Amino acid sequence: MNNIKTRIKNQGLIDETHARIARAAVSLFIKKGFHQTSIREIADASRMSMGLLYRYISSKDDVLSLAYEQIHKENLEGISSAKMEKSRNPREKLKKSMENMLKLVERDRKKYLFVYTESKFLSPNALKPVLEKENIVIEHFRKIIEEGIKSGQFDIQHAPLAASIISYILMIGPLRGWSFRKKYPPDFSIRYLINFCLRAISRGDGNKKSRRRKSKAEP
Amino acid sequence: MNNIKTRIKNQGLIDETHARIARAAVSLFIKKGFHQTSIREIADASRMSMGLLYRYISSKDDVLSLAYEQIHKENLEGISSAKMEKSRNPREKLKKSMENMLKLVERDRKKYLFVYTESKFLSPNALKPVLEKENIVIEHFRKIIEEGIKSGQFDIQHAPLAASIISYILMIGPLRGWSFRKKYPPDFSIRYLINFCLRAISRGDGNKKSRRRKSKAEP
Amino acid sequence: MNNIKTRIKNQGLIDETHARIARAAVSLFIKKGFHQTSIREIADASRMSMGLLYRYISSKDDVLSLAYEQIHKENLEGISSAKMEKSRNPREKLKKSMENMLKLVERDRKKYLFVYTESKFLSPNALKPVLEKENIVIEHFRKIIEEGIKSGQFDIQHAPLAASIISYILMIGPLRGWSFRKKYPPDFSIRYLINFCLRAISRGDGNKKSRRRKSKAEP
Amino acid sequence: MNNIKTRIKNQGLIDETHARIARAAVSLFIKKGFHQTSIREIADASRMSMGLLYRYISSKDDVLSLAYEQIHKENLEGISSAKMEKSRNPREKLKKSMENMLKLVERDRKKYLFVYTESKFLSPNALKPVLEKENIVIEHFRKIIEEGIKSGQFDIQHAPLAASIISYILMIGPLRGWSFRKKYPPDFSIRYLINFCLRAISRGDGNKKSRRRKSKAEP
DNA sequence: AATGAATGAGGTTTCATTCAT
DNA sequence: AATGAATGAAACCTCATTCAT
Repeated sequence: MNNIKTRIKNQGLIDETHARIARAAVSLFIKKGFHQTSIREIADASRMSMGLLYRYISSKDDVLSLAYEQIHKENLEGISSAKMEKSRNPREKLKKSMENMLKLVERDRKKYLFVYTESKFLSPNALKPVLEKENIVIEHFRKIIEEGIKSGQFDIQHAPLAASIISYILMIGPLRGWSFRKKYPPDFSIRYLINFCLRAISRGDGNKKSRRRKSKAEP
Repeated sequence: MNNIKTRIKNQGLIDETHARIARAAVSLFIKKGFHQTSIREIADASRMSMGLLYRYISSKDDVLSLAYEQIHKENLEGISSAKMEKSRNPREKLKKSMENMLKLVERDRKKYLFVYTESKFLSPNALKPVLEKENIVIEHFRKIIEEGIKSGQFDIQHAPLAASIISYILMIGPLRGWSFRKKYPPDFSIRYLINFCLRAISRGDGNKKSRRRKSKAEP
Repeated sequence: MNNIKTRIKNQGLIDETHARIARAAVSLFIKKGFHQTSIREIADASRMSMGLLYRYISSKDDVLSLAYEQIHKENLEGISSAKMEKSRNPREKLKKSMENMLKLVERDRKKYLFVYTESKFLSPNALKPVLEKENIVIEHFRKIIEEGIKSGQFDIQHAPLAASIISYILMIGPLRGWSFRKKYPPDFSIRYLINFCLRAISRGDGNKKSRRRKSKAEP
Repeated sequence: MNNIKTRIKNQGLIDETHARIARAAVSLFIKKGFHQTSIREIADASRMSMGLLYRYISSKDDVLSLAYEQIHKENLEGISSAKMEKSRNPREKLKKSMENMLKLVERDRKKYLFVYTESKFLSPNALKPVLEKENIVIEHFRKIIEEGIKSGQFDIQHAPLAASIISYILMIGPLRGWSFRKKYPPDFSIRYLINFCLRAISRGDGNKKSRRRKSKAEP
């Protein structure tokens, strides 16, 4: 399942216990950060003894891996539902996807902040699945963009790069504290971000629907 | 100069030594992070004894403030030069500003990563100048955008919000590890990012110069 | 048992180890004083590692509490035996009580010196039992004095105040180094102190037995 | 003047500077205790540099000596005035002396507490003058007692021992916090203590003046 | 498999004292 | 004579990890 060395044989038990540790760790790490959380707090929060904990991991770093794993597991569900957009219109698909994800991210700002700021402490080995996970999101947008190019709605080269920028922009909330959270309501900011990205990749022929109605949040 | 309480009387010496500490701290923090760097390492790197170090600061947190101060001092020079763009054309101004900053950021990726990820450990007091510094950049872009709106080149509402997004995008390198550093050369990525932003805020009338030449890096 | 926060679960072990710490601390504190004794010395003397020590206490102050607790435990035995005086005669009772206590105090001068001089470093919380303990002694004497008043042997007002003075006088040895230890043997000084107090509270009618025999130690 | 090794030649300057240090130290020691006061605080409070301070002393312990010296100098004035009792009646003389001293001690409780509790940190060398000073007070009382014995008012043996007890009783305020400061006003306690001592040493013939009027504070 | 006490190195901070100026 | 910066040992305390049961 993962690369963590345990001294336990029963694989089912390992997975179950790893999940228990991970859940506890995630909420602690989000609250206090990785280095500020002691292994003892993790043991307490997962309601295990120190000794037992160390039979399921071999160092504190393993807990970080487990925590990331856990977050991605949770997250996949969110993302999946975001991807489930049935709309056939790439433009609408992109809008809906971004909206869903931005809402998700806004709700769990601290979690995403953690994901971004502490991933540098992951071992290369543990970093891999994190990057893969990131790629799923990027790929999701890449496909939409390419559909849009085909359909003539979008006009942009190097769709993977554009997808990457868009998925980066999704994180502006956690990383920049919105900067403007006080000035603009979240819904407004979300619409603004979506339009910013849409404009950046859309065909610039002056005939787009969005050009006409002067939405409040439109860039 | 700053709010750090020292037990040294000679202000010149304080400034000089603070700079010495700051330089040492910055390079350590960038390499290992704040919590992972011990005060002893900082003392060694600034070639002072522990006791002396503590006569120039009153806690480890002060070193974090000093490090941020130092980074901002260095940075201001870069930013100033970026702002020095003489061009009168807002579009060109924006391009040049973004290019300069992106290059700066690309060169010192790890430094900017540090700035973004460890600022949460700053005391509110020490955070203030950091945010102010951020605002300088945002303001810089806001002005350019507003000039561009006046001149008819740009067509976007809520210039501060757009400026904020653009200044956030500048950090994609450090925060996302570019994602694509291997696939695309930096220069290319830089041009791509600039065009992405330009398109997002430009008048969508199909008459812009940039619409014509199909630059390789243009979104 | 006490108010000290430990990170150990086994209460029996806590008590046992606290006792171990307390014994080591008492002898160190008596020898060198609280602030002059380092936590490392305490750990060494109780034959535990620093880390372990700190799992049984949460700060050095706790060790001071433990030391006081320990002293009072030891002391209670002495006091109890002193109180066990079966004599029905208040005068004899007072004499015997004072004698017992003075001997106790004389034997452990340094300990009582410590009790008196370092109690100011106790937290209010930890000071309470110390004062209560003091009160036990004062109450003991108050009762004897009041019996003596009833029986006509004593003639004094405000028995609590007199009892307080007497219990203070018990400490003259530790606090004044006797001043005269070289000149007069301890037994003599003890008798002298007892008679000093007796005279201060006795009925002054010239008919008391003690008025007649000119004891060497009688004031 | 004293045994402190300095690196200064001018004796007048030494004395003057020592006095400056001593005054600063006394007020700090009274407030915080000897070990809790840092040498730097002492330097600051005496408005000298560290280097200069160490030219007038050779270790922190010297400052303790100086502080004791200073207290005794101040005190001698108080005591002298207390001794200046012109009354020819030993009984009245004792009463007045005790009253004066008790008032003095009550006013500067913290100072006397310091004198008693921190004298154990004095080097034997520096302790000598302290004990001598104590002896002055004891001698004062011894003389009064002996006068009283001659005059027939007192009836007690070993006057030096009695004098020693009395001078010890003077310190009950600082050392015991009065125990009863809340219950009884200081004046009352002072009268009570005086009478306690007077009764202990007076001729027990039932003819003493004080036997008749039932003073409120009389034991 | 499980417990939790035990370890000891390392963290930040303070302080008496010395030294260059 | 005077300044105050510099030293470094030692203070209190925490934590990842191991070990006896």
